Amino acid sequence: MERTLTSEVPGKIGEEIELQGWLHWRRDLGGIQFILLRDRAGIVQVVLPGGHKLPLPESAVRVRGIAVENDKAPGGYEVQAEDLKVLQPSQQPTPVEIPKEEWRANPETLLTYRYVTLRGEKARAPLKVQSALVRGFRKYLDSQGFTEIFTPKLVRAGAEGGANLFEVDYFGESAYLAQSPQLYKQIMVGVYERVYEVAPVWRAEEHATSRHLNEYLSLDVEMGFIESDEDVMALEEELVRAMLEEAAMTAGPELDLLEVSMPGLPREIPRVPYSEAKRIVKEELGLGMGADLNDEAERALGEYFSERYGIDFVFIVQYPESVRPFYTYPTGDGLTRGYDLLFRGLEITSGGQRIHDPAIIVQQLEKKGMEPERFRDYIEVFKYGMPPHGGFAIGAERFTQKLIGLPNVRYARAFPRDRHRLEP
RNA sequence: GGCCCCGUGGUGUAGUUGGUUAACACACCCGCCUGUCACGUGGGAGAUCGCGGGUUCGAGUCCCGUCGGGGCCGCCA
Repeated sequence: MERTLTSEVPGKIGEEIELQGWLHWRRDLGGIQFILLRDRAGIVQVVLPGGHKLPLPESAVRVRGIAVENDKAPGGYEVQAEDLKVLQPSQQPTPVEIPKEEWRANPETLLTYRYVTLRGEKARAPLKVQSALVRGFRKYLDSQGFTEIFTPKLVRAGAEGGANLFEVDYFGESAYLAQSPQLYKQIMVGVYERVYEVAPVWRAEEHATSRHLNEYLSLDVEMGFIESDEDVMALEEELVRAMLEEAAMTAGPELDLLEVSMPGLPREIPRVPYSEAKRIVKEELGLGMGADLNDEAERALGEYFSERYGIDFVFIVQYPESVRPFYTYPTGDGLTRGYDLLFRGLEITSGGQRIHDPAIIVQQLEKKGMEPERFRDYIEVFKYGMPPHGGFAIGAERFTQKLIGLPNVRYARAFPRDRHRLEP
């Protein structure tokens, strides 16, 4: 018999159907037994006549029965079956009760047992939304003439020369886990003009915050033959719109379950110069701050634009050279064509126009007190007609976190890697 | 890296002027129960109270150390 998904049950009232999934929960009244069967599409109640030895929750099961409407059933319908077949039993009780995990367990406990707690409806939903966002990312960029690339994750040196690299042994030599595909995507602009990559990156930073991961999914974009960073932002605007639309269209049940309010995305996201952002933070919001916009300032800016204009996205543009990487395009006045995208007060993107003239790269390296000789391989790449180009990277988990309103970015990754977590 | 907080059955908690069988709920096991939906109900098993040391007649409780974990900040996406 062909399998029916739980979500298709209402459309098959009166028919005999077969369901396969996990025993979500059981209520055994003796002469009548109820089980909730969960599959990839949802949950439906199955009623059995009494007398069965019901397997433990999370057992994989199959039932055949009649789909019926019933006011007494959750959702108004259920499946009446005579028997159930255990495809593979759960061999021990789950560490936390899956249907009740949200209010029976601490968040940290849920991460420890993630291999099974991920099965909870509210645990699995964010990753489904994220999957849709990434699909939207790919679909939109494919439609705009971009080519998906796959760059090495084992590298000899960091893209940004930072110290936050994980060192690995490479046949006796030192290698590192890539902290960014930056250089490679720039090289590939010289090949395909427009490229993107969906891949993990690693940052060996010993922070412990609700928005950091040591391994995260970077949605990288780079494009050639641009006039300025404005072209990059214009693309990102449409890209973000497409990602949200894909999520709304294909992850509707999950967004409903998580009670997500879709963000306010205006036709054009405001471009706020860095100096103006600092002025707002200082004068209008009365916050003190250091050289860069700190986290508190970004949150405050997010609220400022959300409350005043009802928009959840803001570009901060014209960052000063001092707070951007060396490859950021300078405009000669101490500022750059580097920008950040804030989403609900959190930086989800860093981007901008890059330097395409190797002489200027050397000049900027020296200005930052970095040794150009150490970046010889990087500079070499730009000696063969590199067009004006720029790009950005979106932190997939952060985007997901802010869209859904997750308290911690870890829940936007199936198996988060943080300072203390290398398992599961 | 800085500051603050927390470790008690599988899970969530109670137990602090130190006192003898460490309590409760859920889960699990054995019964009863034909419309449950956090099912109900009777019984049962399950914890050397993170670890080590100290104080004391006596430590889950006080002290020291250690390990593990969490939050915020710095920095980043």
